[in-house]
Amino acid sequence: MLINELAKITGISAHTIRFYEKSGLIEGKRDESIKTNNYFHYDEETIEKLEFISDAKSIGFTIREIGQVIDAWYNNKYTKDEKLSILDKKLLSLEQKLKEIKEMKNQLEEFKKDVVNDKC
Amino acid sequence: MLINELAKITGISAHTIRFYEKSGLIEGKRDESIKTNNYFHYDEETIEKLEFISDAKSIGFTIREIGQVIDAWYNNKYTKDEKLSILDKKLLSLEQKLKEIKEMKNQLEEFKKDVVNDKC
DNA sequence: TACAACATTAGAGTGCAGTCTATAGTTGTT
DNA sequence: AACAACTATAGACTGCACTCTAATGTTGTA
Repeated sequence: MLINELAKITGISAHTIRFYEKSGLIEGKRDESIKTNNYFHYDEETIEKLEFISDAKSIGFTIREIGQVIDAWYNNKYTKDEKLSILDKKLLSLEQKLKEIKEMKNQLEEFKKDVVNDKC
Repeated sequence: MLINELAKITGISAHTIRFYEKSGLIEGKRDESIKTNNYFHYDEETIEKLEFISDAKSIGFTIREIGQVIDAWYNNKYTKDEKLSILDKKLLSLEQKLKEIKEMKNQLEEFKKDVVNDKC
């Protein structure tokens, strides 16, 4: 599929998709048999990747970090051990985030009690 | 205390503290009895606020959002109902983040299994 | 064939959250 | 008095993640 179809399916603008392409997160392929243009063609895997990118972004991973995980996932850029090391690091940082968010939740709930009881 | 002491205690640079002051997150007071300078003086409450800012930032709240919560906390800018509404919104968004992070954790764990079993 | 709708690239612009520099004045120590 | 170390302000700069514009070319439909 071409970029606009991909954009429609994923809800990510063609501009942003091109930005992700330039950033190395996704990779369209050019059809060598077509000589008149050099449009990028995208497959189902790219939809998966873009959905993963959206999720990962919304929990605060940077483009660089997302790129690492995608490379660990789809490419043979890393050895098995390197892949596991990348994933373990991300899992650890998720644990950390989980802890921080729970603490913030408690803090806001405490504060809410104070507001309810007119203590501030 | 003056800005450098505050910076030392909180581990936030004087530059960044001034940036937060300009952004309306904290508020130093000027000593009207001192005519020779107009240095800002900070109290214990500002330390609390800065620690809250650090925590809130690390879980992805923006400066604007943090400002809202601080205003709900320390100022009389909002009515009781408005304060509760702001807090409830933030609590809801924390719940959402919690859910997203748990989902991402599952996704990465599934992927880890695939790597362990040489499925990719 | 006209032309709307699509595709490409390079590069400029935006908003956020700092971070740094320059300039200038103040305070505390020797 | 000299001088290091502090303070303030305005404004420039940075990195990130887009977002948009301009220029140019291609494709599909009336």
